[in-house]
Amino acid sequence: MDNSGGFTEPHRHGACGHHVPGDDCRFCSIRRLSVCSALDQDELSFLEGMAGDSVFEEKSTLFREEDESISVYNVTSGVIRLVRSLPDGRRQITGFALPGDFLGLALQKQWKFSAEAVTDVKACRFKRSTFDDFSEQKPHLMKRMHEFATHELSLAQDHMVLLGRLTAEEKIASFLVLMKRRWTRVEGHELGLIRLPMGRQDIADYLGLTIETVSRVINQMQRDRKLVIVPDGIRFIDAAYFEQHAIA
Amino acid sequence: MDNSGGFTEPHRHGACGHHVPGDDCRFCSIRRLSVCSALDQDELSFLEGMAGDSVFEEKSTLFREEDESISVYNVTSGVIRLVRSLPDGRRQITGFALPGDFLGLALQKQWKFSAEAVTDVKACRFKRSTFDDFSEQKPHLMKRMHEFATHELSLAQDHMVLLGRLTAEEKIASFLVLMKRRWTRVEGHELGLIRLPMGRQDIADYLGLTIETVSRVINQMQRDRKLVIVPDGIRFIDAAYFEQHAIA
DNA sequence: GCGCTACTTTGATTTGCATCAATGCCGTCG
DNA sequence: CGACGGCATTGATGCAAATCAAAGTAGCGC
Repeated sequence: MDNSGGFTEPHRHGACGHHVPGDDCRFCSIRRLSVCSALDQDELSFLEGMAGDSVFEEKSTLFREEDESISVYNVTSGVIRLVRSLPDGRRQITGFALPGDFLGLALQKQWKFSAEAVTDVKACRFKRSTFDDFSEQKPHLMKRMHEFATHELSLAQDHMVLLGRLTAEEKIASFLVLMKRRWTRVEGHELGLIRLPMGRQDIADYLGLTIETVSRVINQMQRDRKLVIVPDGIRFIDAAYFEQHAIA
Repeated sequence: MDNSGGFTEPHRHGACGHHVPGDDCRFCSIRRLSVCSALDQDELSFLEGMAGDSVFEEKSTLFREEDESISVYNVTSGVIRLVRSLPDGRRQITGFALPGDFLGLALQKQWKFSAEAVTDVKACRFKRSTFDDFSEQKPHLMKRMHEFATHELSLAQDHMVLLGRLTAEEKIASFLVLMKRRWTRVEGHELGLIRLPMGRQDIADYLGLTIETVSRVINQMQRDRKLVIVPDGIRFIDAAYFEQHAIA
């Protein structure tokens, strides 16, 4: 499959990601998904005033696990992998951040994971100290961040079940169903295509498998006519099969 | 090893768990560890007024994943396993709750996991709606709960690395080091003994292994003189070995 | 004390996935 | 164009942990 740059920006009305005169948060296409949805117009304007705009190109690193977290981010477009690495090079991807996701929920100075741009990425950037002060003043924003955190926690528990107890086939099926759900939410409507902007190695590191196993299982599914591999992702043929085998 | 009931209650000054006249939160031995440490004297008194006292005996179920979460809990003594189950009986234990831990961080009506008492358990119980209203009024309590949630999230990420990328030996070593750290924190001082009130099956379900593998690895470590198995837990002989092999 | 029950340990064997090793497939750039 | 570099795929083999199968141990009630 081809992953090299073939991922086109799905947000054309995005504004949060463009803090240039004329653009503003009111037209941000992912606001409904983001922490910002907790804010009223005045608060949004205030927050917009302290927002910066970040662009990261494919394969670049937003931050490393050992870095101090000076900024927090609201992803507006693109995909980011969140990585925990072991000293000997083993990696576990703990999640993929999609548009609407927030990086920096933890109120700590240090990141606990690395963030690497899988595609070109745009994000609203806030100075951590400023954002923290603001959320300290706005209980409903703090509450919204807490909701985000507990939602993440629930996803993390799903992920633990997947890593600890599913077979390779179940892991792949669950991953594909999850990606389908997440893209549908981001894009606001269902696409036949399930976008897989990340490479096979990233999928393997997310699922606790090797790249060879990921490749074998997906290609076997194609041979069994459960799905077709297409540029930039896959397409379900036998959706019922996936509903059956995906867990969580 | 014997796990049947051999776990003695470590908190003798506990008060949060005993809302009878004369006892109160001021003497709660795990308050420093709990969400309550965010509260001042007045708030503590108010919260105490709305607290109930729960006792669960060994092997009993606090709640199931499908249950509505009517109450939230502050564990004051004992150990609870947090379980996600699959339809076919496979289980993943996502964590063990120890004294000071809070159950009910999520602001949702439904639990996403079951909680089962590994030992006899005592907990402060609060009506969810009342507790939520209170935390809505008290930004520093909300903030404290958010800190708890993001800390849990970080632990969950450690757990994902363990499940996805560690060998059986590394999983066991990491688990034992984690339990040592957690008990030391709860008890306020280091014990030679690392308490393992949970059975081998629970350890296996926490680590994504089978009971046979857990038993084999621990017994091999004993044969290799890395540790000794004692009633209610284990004792490190070669602490350096564990520092070496434990990850996260 | 004896037998029951629940849990743990140990051994033999199997197996799912990893590892090792090519080969294939593009896209890119000299 | 043709060679190169970076994935992805495919095949052969190995091995860590699962599974299958007993046997051991300890607490408990009678």
